[in-house]
Amino acid sequence: MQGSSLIQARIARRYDALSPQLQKAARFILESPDEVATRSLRQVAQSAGVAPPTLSRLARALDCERYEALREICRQDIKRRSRSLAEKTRSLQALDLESDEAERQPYLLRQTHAALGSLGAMAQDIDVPELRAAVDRLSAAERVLLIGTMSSGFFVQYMGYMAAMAFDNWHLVLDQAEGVASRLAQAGPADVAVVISHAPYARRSVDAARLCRLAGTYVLAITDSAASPLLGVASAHLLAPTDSPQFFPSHVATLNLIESIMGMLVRRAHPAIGDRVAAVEAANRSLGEYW
Amino acid sequence: MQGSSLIQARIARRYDALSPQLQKAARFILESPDEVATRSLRQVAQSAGVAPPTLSRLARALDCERYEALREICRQDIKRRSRSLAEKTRSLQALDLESDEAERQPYLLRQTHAALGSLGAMAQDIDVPELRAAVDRLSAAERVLLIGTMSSGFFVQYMGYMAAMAFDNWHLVLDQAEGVASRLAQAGPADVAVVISHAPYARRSVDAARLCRLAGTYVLAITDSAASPLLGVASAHLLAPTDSPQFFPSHVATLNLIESIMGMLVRRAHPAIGDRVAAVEAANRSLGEYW
DNA sequence: GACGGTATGAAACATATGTTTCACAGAACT
DNA sequence: AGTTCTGTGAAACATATGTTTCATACCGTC
Repeated sequence: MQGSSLIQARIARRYDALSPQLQKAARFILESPDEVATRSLRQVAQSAGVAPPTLSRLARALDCERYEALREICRQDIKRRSRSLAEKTRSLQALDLESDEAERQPYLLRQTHAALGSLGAMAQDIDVPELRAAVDRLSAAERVLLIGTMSSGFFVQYMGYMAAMAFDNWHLVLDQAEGVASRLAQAGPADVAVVISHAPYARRSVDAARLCRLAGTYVLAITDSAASPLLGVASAHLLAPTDSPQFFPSHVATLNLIESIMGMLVRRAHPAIGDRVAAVEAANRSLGEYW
Repeated sequence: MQGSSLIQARIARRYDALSPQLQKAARFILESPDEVATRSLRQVAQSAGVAPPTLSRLARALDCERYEALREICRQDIKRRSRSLAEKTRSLQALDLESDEAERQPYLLRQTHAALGSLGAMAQDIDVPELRAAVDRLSAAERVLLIGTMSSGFFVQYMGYMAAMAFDNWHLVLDQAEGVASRLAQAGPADVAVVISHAPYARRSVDAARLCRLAGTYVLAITDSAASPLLGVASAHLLAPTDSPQFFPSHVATLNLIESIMGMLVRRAHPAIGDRVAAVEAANRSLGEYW
């Protein structure tokens, strides 16, 4: 009953006193605690090359009441690991939330901590080949339509702003514009629609996405949850979490994703693009826009 | 029939077609796939608040032969995480953006690494008392003017959008509007101007900031460098770095700062605010804006 | 070689598990 | 109104699970 909550420590303490078979089983658990947490005793026994009762006995030998207790320890091992990305990211940035310093700057730190977590989660969960495929579609598209309303609208606009520096076939579909219907009506199989939507999901965006899809347009959804209604109509999707300590969701991960997509696109189009961006900047500069 | 090996993707594809109870179960699995991988069907059913058969049926609805297949997917999710966690965190930590090694990393990782660095740098470098003082000024202001052009314009607009949910004395000063001069002319000592500007710095924003300052208005600058021309005219400033592997600067840190400021403001204004935000949401909802 | 003692796995056991069946409630359609 | 159809959970079911029992193999000591 006593002992550390880590199997490694628990096994280490008793290992020498174990019988050969129990040691064999213990070694297997050390190597793959996941198996213990996720599979049945008999399956683990088979993988470990040990008879089922051996595991039951091992649990007892490790001061567990029953085998289930040992399994619970392994479960918590998994939980600890899945939490650790955010923590590691935090330590990477040397932000110590427990320190006195943190007491003096709580809010910014909490918000930033959430943002770090969102970014880490996104980078971890995004399927890179799928992201690449989406970017391929975008670069091959005849036209790209940008769809988004409410808070997502700003990010759609920002995306359009960046794209305008490099491409001339990207079009905003804003909800206030009267041209929405006509823009959507033109959508065809050679086009790609980018739809951004966050909870609470704007009906208009979902409807627009469905219209595009029906017209055969490839619809790339950027949204915040696998439960998003967008996923039902999208051809492909990229998820960016929006966890935040306040009631406003944080769009940091979304922004990072957008910037990444644009970066990938620009890289793909290579040298001519640099010129075009330079040209736009030069134009702005000559107009006295810049300092 | 199997789709992706990710439960998230699998659920995403079918979610809309699921019955209410199946959706409830699916949502639970999205939130905690670990439970599915490590606990029995009946235990998961209890945690999710559904009947055991619901999970069996959900598995079928997600194109799994049996529930065990769904569980296997969740198991692999754990394996994938524990493997990629170490790798990705390590690559994020070790990644030198200048090296050849960086060239071979997925683009998303490089962008995210830069974003993490920007966020960390910002959180460490921000002078918290100054941030608090700025927020105090904002909450005490008679009116708040939001100034920004070019890429910064979108973030100014986003800030205005968030503010509109809680306050009615925040005003956008957009460069395309004709009313710029008149708005700025009204600025007085009781007001506060928030100016956002990133390199290359828009002359117009700097000029507007100077005008406000001359009128005695408190000018809060949000910018990206200590060399920003804004610092010469601002009453206070907050720096958010914009390092990025591409030629587009990354505005992730700026967004995080904006969201933090709004969060602090809303907290300060306390309970009435919640009501107002709720009211705006209710209004939108009743208008059928949301899904 | 015979005797305690321990270690081990096959089989038996009670129990929990995942699935199927079935009855019923409520919606959708005629 | 009646009728089909779909979604749902209680109960029944066959099966797999973790544990215990027990017979056997093994080791050291007398």
